[in-house]
Amino acid sequence: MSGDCDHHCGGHHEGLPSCGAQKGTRGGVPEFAERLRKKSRRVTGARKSILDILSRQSHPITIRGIHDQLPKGDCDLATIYRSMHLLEGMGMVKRYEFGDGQARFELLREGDDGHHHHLVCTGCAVVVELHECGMGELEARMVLSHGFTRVTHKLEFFGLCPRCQGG
Amino acid sequence: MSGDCDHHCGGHHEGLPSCGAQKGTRGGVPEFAERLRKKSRRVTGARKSILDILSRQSHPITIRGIHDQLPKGDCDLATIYRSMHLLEGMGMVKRYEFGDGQARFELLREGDDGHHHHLVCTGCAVVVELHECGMGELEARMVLSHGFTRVTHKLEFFGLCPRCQGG
DNA sequence: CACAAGATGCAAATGATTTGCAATTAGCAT
DNA sequence: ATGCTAATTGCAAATCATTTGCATCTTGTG
Repeated sequence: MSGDCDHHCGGHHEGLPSCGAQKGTRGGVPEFAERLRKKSRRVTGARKSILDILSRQSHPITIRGIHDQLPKGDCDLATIYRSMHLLEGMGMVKRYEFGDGQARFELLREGDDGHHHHLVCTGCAVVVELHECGMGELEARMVLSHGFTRVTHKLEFFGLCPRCQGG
Repeated sequence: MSGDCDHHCGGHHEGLPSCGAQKGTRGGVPEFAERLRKKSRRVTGARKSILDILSRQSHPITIRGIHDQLPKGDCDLATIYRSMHLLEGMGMVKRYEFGDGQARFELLREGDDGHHHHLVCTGCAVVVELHECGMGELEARMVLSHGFTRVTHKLEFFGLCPRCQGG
């Protein structure tokens, strides 16, 4: 199928907005292609397109969001779902859930553990990326006090952004 | 030191286990009936049963979990879904999402803001309730630095409980 | 260039949650 | 008690996000 990547940020969708600001600078797609090959996974047109789209997002994007940005019927929804599982399993994307029933994904660069959180506006759904998190010690305390290991956490913030504070 | 988990539910249940341990002591149902009346909502048999079941849980429970605990076909699933929306809207229950696609609910006593989090075992799904959270200042900083108001957060921890650490 | 392991498209299947609608019921007035 | 009306419920059908079966097509390799 096609194989080219040439999508421009498509305007506004009602879901969570994701206008603008390229995030990853250099076209990281080849970097990911390499990672795929190393695990004997194929670098297909669909995956390239998906990675390409992911690489130009500044916020987590939904499966449907990805699909909508792909030229016409370039790639089936099922394929995107399958790809996201694969990429997630390979640690190339991270899954987020903002509580609206749809999973959202963000690309993870090599060596990036992607550990950060989001501040989501409950009014317009704008997303702000947060990079501080001081959860480390709390997590550690939990390990000790409850005997759990491999403790991770999911943390997201919700509130009203300046624009939605009407009045 | 200690590695005690207060739970010891076999693991037969598929979903998240909810070992007995009554939580709210006194039958709080009448308290809730009162709250319902105050908002001109009816105290129906279905609601009483649901509140009763919720009141005897020690961890968040799913809709299906509630349904399974109701005598035979005592109350329709749709009714439980509708009730949970109502109760959530009235601040009588709090919704949690542990990432497995099903919502879970916990009853909130009068004056209880229900602010706490959970430590969920990724192996057997045992749930430990956590009551510390030190997110307050982080939240406040967020308000200031991004101009958001009414900021809240969702925070859940995941890890392997002592029993599931075998191997 | 042939091949087998992988991938993909399409349609049908799941699973959780919602909704339309007619039948029932709780809470208040009579 | 009895009646009345709005709130509720059961049931079935509808949504929605996500999965999966399967036949067909591709990629990476020899």
